[in-house]
Amino acid sequence: MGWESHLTAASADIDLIDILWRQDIDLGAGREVFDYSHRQKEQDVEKELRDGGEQDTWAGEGAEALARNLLVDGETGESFPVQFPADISSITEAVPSESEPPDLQNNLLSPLLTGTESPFDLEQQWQDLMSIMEMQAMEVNTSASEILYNTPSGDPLSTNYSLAPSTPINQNVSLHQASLGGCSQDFLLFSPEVESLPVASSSTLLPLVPSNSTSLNSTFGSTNLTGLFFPPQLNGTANDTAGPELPDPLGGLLDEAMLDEISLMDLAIEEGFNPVQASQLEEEFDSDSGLSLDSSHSPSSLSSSEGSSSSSSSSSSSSSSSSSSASSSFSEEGAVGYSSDSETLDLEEAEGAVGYQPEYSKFCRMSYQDPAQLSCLPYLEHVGHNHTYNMAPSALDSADLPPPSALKKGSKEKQADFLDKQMSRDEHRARAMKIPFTNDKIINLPVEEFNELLSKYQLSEAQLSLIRDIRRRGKNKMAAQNCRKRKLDTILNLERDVEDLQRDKARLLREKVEFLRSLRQMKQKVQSLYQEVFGRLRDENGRPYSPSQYALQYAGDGSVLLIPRTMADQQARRQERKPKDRRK
DNA sequence: CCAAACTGTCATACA
DNA sequence: TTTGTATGACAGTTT
Repeated sequence: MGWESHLTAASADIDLIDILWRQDIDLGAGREVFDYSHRQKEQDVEKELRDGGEQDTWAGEGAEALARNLLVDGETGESFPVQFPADISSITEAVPSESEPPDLQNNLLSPLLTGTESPFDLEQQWQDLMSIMEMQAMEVNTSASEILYNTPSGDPLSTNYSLAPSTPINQNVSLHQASLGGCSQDFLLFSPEVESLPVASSSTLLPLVPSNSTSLNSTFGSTNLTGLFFPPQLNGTANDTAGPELPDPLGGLLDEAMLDEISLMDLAIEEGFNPVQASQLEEEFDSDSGLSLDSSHSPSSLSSSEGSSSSSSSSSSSSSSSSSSASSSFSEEGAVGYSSDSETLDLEEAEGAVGYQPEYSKFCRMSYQDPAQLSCLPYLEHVGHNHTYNMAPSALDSADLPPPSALKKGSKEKQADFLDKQMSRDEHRARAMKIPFTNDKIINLPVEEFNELLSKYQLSEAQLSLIRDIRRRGKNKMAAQNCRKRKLDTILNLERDVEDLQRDKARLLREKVEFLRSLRQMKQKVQSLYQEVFGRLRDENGRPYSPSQYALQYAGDGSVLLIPRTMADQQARRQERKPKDRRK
């Protein structure tokens, strides 16, 4: 109802929240946050490198030139696949299920690899992440992008994770060829096979290097193989050919969507959050449900947080015996006091527990619903029944407010004076008007009982009027107190929500980095595996296929087909368009 | 003494 | 209509 207005009214609270948010934004993107998982993956990479150590040597030969090639492509964002003119008509038999390029691509990988890294989970999480990150990126889109592209490395991930010398190539390739749709799944499909391969996958972007082919094919010399493998125009170096050749199979897997998403995610990373804080938050906050529970439950949770708010507010007030109970309920987070919602109000009324009564402490108010408890204050009952303290102000019909200080005369009156000071104005008025029952009853009795009580006495019009005023004011006072508590609780809940959101944000960012890392690794594996498979293929003459003329394609029936480049290029182009059209 | 926080009250809207 | 509740605004009180 009045949330916004309340918040605007409580500017200090707003400031608090604002500070929290600014904190969130101002905190730089912390790499330490990712360090743990980062190191884990790094170790994995290193492990792979160690396992395939011999591959590093041959890969290193062409790494420099290769790196040059791929780095350029990576930075420009150009897609590798489309480098050869397409001529589909000439080769129709090559691709059985040409009408479904995406499936082709997906199926291409599936026969080779059966996912061991739970592709479903990963992809689903990935997509979830994406959606979240998109939202995050929206917040910081403008400012963060500048930050992102002004960073020396440009790619925070590449700076974060040091890979083998030859890996940068792969990183670039993978990052720019990434496709949101099928890539993660496809890569996952590949991974098991890669694992079984003797080749070091992580460092083998260049598949068709001489050493590789020689080891695989004893029939031909390494030099011959390279000559066969790479077409004249590309034959300058093996690396040159490898550049255009590699991306082809991967190109279909990766589309612009992935690039966009990745950049969005990078933006989100650059947006920054305190890594230390995030990790701390993560430690102390394991459950992901914290946010949703809290926020969704905020209306009703007001009652729970009421404890906190009441403790905070009442603790500041000197005279709160209720504060003790309130603060105790604070720790429990389940205390029921007042509630902001009508639903809980019902509860409240049913239980007879009426919200916060700081004045409870003053007047020992108990349950408003229980008249028996109203007599807890002896002196009040005393006043009501034996008029001991009504003497002084007795003549004050016109003056509703007899100044308490004016009553003190004599030793006995000191006590009366003290009690007077403990009384509220309305109680003074009631005493002055000789109201025969306590204000507590006046205020807290149900209507029926209240009317019953009134009927028992012969009251003047002035007395009745005062009683009605006392009742009205008393109820309104409670309402005001509850209102203020509620306002406080709202603020506290908002603060808690902010904290929860910060935790979620930190967690999601960590997950994102994790996913990106595994994605990159899988891309590398896919590339090396592709090269491995392609390099083993031989034509009818026993010669290897030229990577510039042929590419591997995945058929719908689970088999892998060798198709002409032109064909693969066309399919890759088709797949590039599809997501674009979808976006429009 | 001042400022901020707290508290009670009123007016008003709403259920 | 009556009764009760919620809340902004104001003023008095306390810290």
